[in-house]
Amino acid sequence: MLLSKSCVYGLRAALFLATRKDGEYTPIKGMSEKLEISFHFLTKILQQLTAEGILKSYKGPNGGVKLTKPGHEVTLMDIVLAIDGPKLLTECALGLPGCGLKNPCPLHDKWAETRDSIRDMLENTSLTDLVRKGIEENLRLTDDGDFEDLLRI
Amino acid sequence: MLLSKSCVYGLRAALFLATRKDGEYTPIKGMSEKLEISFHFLTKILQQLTAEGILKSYKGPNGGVKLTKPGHEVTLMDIVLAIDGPKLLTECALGLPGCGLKNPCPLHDKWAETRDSIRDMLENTSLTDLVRKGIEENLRLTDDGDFEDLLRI
DNA sequence: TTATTTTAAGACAAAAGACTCTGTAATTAG
DNA sequence: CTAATTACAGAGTCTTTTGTCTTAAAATAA
Ligand code: SF4
Ligand code: SF4
Repeated sequence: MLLSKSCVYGLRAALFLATRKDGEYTPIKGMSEKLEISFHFLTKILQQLTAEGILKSYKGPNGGVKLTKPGHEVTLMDIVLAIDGPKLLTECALGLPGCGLKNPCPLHDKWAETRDSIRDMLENTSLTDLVRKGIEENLRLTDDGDFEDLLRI
Repeated sequence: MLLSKSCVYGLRAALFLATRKDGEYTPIKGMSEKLEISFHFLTKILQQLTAEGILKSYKGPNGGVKLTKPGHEVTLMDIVLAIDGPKLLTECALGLPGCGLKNPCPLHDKWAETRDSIRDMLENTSLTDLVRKGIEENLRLTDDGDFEDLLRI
């Protein structure tokens, strides 16, 4: 897999948070139930995002987490970097030793192209982009629910 | 990582075999030393390739493994499919549940493009292509050796 | 035949990734 | 103040991947 499972879960959660009203803290428990992700595991992942400054958290009743910035200012790349780190952009698909720009194999150019295409996609897509499209086309974040569901909570 | 480590090792070994003379069996032991891959681990990987018909093997003195077909008829995709299976081509990068062609997220088109580009690259590159380029531009298959080395053995 | 060289097969071990559990600290409501 | 609710922290478990080891089977050579 291109992205780790943690990373995909983090993306799902971030999308979920982008559907909530600004300023409101959303408890992780409810999120984990809606998204069908283990509560403790999701907690751990969101702690990373909090540590990276992508989320703000608040303890106690009415506490939870929320996006630090509005959804249209958060790109998928922000989440991926926070959870999986930069290896996606730096590592080569084949990973033949001793090669690279100075000494490329025949795949190098094509792979650089592919990698750039992935990077562009992640950098140029914001959470809000996905939420909007999700609502328009009824994309699900879970197996059974839909976006309408999420907005109604 | 896009490809598993086993798969990368398999590709390295297949490239190595594509440098050898047709018809000669190459012992895995020597290969593992040249490529700096654990002998037993490499054996296991090459057994898969043998089971898939990509390699032929022969036991006993002067035995070893060799490519079933000439190097220019073996694509990188052949190796990848044999070791990592088709999930690279079927799985989505994000893996959001419940979506797909019928119900695409905004990434779907771009991702399909990316995936096609990876597939084309793997399908249209033969072992011989890489070996030729490797010789021309002195690509290494190991940290210290070079292609000249391999050809001299 | 006997010793040697080689792959085949499968059990075993270590490391990494994915997930769980238990307890603690902060915050609020009553 | 007390009890409830929430995130935080870290240890612990399960699974998959990666890698090691041992033994068997096939082939050859002497
Ligand atoms: S030359 Fe480039 S594409 Fe080819 S193996 Fe090296 S880093 Fe990867
Ligand atoms: S719509 Fe396509 S690209 Fe988007 S998450 Fe689903 S399968 Fe992946």
